Amino acid sequence: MAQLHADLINQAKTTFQRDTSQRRELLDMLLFRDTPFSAEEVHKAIPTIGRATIYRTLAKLVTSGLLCRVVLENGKLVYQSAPQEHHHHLVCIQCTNICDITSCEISDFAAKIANNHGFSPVTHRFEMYGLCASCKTQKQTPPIPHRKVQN
Amino acid sequence: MAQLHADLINQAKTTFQRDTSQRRELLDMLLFRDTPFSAEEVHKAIPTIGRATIYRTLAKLVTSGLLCRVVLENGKLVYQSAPQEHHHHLVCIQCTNICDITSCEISDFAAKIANNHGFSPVTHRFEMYGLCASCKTQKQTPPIPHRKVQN
DNA sequence: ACGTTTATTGATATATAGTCTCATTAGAAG
DNA sequence: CTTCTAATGAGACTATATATCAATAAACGT
Repeated sequence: MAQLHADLINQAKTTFQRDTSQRRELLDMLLFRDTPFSAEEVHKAIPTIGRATIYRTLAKLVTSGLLCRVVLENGKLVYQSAPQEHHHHLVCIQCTNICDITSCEISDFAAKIANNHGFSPVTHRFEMYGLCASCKTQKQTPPIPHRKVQN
Repeated sequence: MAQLHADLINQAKTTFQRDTSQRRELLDMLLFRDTPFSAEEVHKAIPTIGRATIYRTLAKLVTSGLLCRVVLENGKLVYQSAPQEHHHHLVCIQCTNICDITSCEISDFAAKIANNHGFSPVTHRFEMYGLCASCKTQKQTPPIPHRKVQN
């Protein structure tokens, strides 16, 4: 983990051209979280850093591969530390926790479909939405994840 | 198709308690479209109907199963006439055209993975990104499809 | 037809998520 | 120490969506 830590920090260094205190603070907070977070959550957690900086930094970390963006079923965007390879997500629609599926057995399937359509696949995205193990046990109204308020 | 038409209209009738001109206009516009649409597009198309009414009506049509909501890769919500079955997309990263994959052979695979994680799947998304047949022939630099504006 | 009930509407205010602008700040290199 | 410019942040702005509530008008019984 210490090695991974160092790798990430190195990669972060090459992502930006200058080393600023704001960025250090953000990286410390973001890169090693094990739970996903939204941009606004980060902004509330570190209100001393401007909103624009937070959004900009998140976007750069995504394009450089240090974070990945996940679109939740309700359309909300969250970010996740992304030290992993290509992988997929199990997104709990109750507690919004995200579990990674590290092995991707879809590639072959994807290639076949793509080929049928004359399509050259570059990447793909597969996400499952449902109830995680713990939310399943706590009987909850099994929610169709629609909009929050619904007259 | 005429029968389906009548079925949908009947279902719509039971969804609401009163028959209003606004609703008729909305239903005429929405129920038989073959392309997805956003709430704001509807509002622009029929500006004489209040925004609140449009959102309320869309929400009711979703909960009653006449429309389905789709979360796009960028987090935007669109609606789709519900008789469309569960399906997936081939998204061209060059021309942004979307091709539907009507058969879903992923469900079994998804169920297996979910089970391994104690997860109760509700739905899933699978989207492939790459070059469509026509863009493939015109050699272009394949862009990474991240957020639109990026400093 | 007519009045009553109340579902529905819409103007407006508010909320939320995110982007843009641009003057200012401050790394980093020479 | 100076210079260059990446980076920041206050705040305006856009887009999307929800909440409020008085006014409107379906539908029903008479």
